[in-house]
Amino acid sequence: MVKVYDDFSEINTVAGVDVAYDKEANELVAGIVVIDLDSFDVIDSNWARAKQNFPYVPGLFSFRELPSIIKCLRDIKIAPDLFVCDGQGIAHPRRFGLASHLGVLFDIPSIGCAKTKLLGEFVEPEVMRGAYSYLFDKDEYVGSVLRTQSNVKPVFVSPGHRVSIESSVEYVLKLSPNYRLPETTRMADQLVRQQLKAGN
DNA sequence: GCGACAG
DNA sequence: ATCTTGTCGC
Repeated sequence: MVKVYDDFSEINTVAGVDVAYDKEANELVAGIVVIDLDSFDVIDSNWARAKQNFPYVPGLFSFRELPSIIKCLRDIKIAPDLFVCDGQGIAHPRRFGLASHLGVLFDIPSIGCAKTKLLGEFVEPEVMRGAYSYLFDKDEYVGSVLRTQSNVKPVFVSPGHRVSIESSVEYVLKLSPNYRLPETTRMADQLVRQQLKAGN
């Protein structure tokens, strides 16, 4: 099952994962970009399409998005040390969001970084970059609400697999020096959008 | 019954 | 997610 504590030696490469929906083709387009954590250089990337065989249902996100992601991962040559997903980790009704699902599937540490929350209560974090508060469901801490940029809406960070809440915050912060979302997420998003625009 | 609800 | 103008807040 999901391990919500640090269980990794060192993180040198991080993979950003993002999926977009092609309404015309009724297909999901996944994009993955693997970067070197120190230089932010892209060292591998790929994209893939998959038919939408499952609708968008809050809480069942994985069933809709994973097929395309798995297909995309098939041709990634450099296995990343960490996955950063556009979605939730354990901040999920079953404590098993997209990031958790992907992490367990490949047994690779993973973090969920979402733009909005699926569930949980929290107090607004301070306005400076780096400030964060905890997200809790009932009496259980399931993630954090992190300010990646000063005076900008915070992001919802939650452990996926083999990463603690504190480390999740640390890595997302490190990956978001200039924008609200992690560079990995932005790069994966760009890759996907580029393919859609090109009609691929 | 009412509100909330990752992308 | 995606479609899109004017509008609100700092």
